Amino acid sequence: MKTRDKILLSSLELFNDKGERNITTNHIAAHLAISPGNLYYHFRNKSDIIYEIFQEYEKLVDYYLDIPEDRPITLEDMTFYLESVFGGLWSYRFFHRDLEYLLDSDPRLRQDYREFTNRCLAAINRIFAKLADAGIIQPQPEDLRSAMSLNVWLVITNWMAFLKTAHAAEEPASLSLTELKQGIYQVLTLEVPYLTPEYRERVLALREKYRPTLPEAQGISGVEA
Amino acid sequence: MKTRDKILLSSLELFNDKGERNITTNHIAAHLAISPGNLYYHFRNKSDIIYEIFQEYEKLVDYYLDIPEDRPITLEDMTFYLESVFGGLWSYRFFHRDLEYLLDSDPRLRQDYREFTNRCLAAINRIFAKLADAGIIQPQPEDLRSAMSLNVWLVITNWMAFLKTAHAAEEPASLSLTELKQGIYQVLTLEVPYLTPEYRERVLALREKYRPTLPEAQGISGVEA
DNA sequence: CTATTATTAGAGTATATACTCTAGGCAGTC
DNA sequence: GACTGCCTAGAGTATATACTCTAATAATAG
Repeated sequence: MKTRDKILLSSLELFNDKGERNITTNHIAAHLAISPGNLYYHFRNKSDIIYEIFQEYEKLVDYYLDIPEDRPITLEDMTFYLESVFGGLWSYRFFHRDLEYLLDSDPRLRQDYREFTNRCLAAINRIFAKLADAGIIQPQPEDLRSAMSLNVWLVITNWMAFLKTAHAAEEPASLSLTELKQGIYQVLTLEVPYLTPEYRERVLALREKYRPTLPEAQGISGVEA
Repeated sequence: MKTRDKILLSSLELFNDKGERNITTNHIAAHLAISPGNLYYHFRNKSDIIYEIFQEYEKLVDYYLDIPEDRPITLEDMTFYLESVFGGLWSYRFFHRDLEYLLDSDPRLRQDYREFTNRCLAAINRIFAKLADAGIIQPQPEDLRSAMSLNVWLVITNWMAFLKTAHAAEEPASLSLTELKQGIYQVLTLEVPYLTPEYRERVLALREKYRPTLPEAQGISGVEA
């Protein structure tokens, strides 16, 4: 594998693990056992590394959220979207963690991320529209659907942060795929009241599959209400 | 005003403005025209400043979210909760921006924040329960209500980040109270499908008051769906 | 083989950052 | 007026961080 690609890969790994803020270019070079000079031969600066990683992320999600024009969508499609998006979120999880700082330090990134957000919102919107077409959820007025889509986006993008912060001091690596997937449970919760009678049971059953199994691991078991 | 309090106040102001990551203790001292030595006479380190600011935040929100035991709650109560919480979020907005890093660097903060989250979730849960008691929303099974509460929390805590990131490169100070309040619109969107017929119109009217008036200012107008 | 280009090492640097240390001022009190 | 306790200034420091520079080594082309 080319050094350049190794740098991208290691950076992503280290960023995800420790947070971008805690990883310097020297750390990355040391982790790969190459010299700082070598790293800077391949990338002008740290921002460029991050920007390139973001573009991979963007491409991945765009690929997942390619909604078919020519056919109705199914429950299986919806499951695929959810699983894929949460998978992508996991693979590039460092990104949302330091999002504001990153956007502040790189105008290209800010611009691209803004457009990326808009594309995602549009995709969620279309998914809802097509779910209504398919008779899975009840059709809703345009403005309600937009607001719902935005809520879905907020839940998705904030789920990881919630997990990380609601956890006690245990090692951060304790985040499991199961917990991640509980985000899908939360998203499906948003759909529950809109389900049509024909599909209600099927979607509820799907949702059950993602229900938190060990509430005490999630850090919200002690809710004293 | 005592130097100690001035330090806390200036720190909060600078953190909110530029982000905790971009503000050093030297910046804070310079901004107050005091010496670094003076600052460190009052606080052992930067973490201690942040921790103390967090405790103020915590106290404020706890005060707002004190749900009455002895009487049903009203729509006015709910409005108050929403307005207050978003107001608090605004006053301490630096906090959620760098949350993960802050929790990683201060175990006290991690522990306290975790409990804080649980208290907030419990409060939201109780509000929902009492809204059902008051006949404003339809009663729901316990587990659905918990999942809804968590979604409300995710929307609230992520709203600010969304605004900041969905914005184009305009100066960050352009965030207005109006935009902030659109978060209330988003939260009320979550309640819409559960409203009882008796209250539906009133709540929808309330929600209308927070509807984005200038969609192009929000950065999601260009949704190409 | 040679000339050119791509890649790498590794020492080095300018700046920043969190924090320390010493000396002293100032207010009140006896 | 001197003592005491609180507060403040400001120079200074150890470490970190992003990045540079030079020289050397591979790889490749003619």
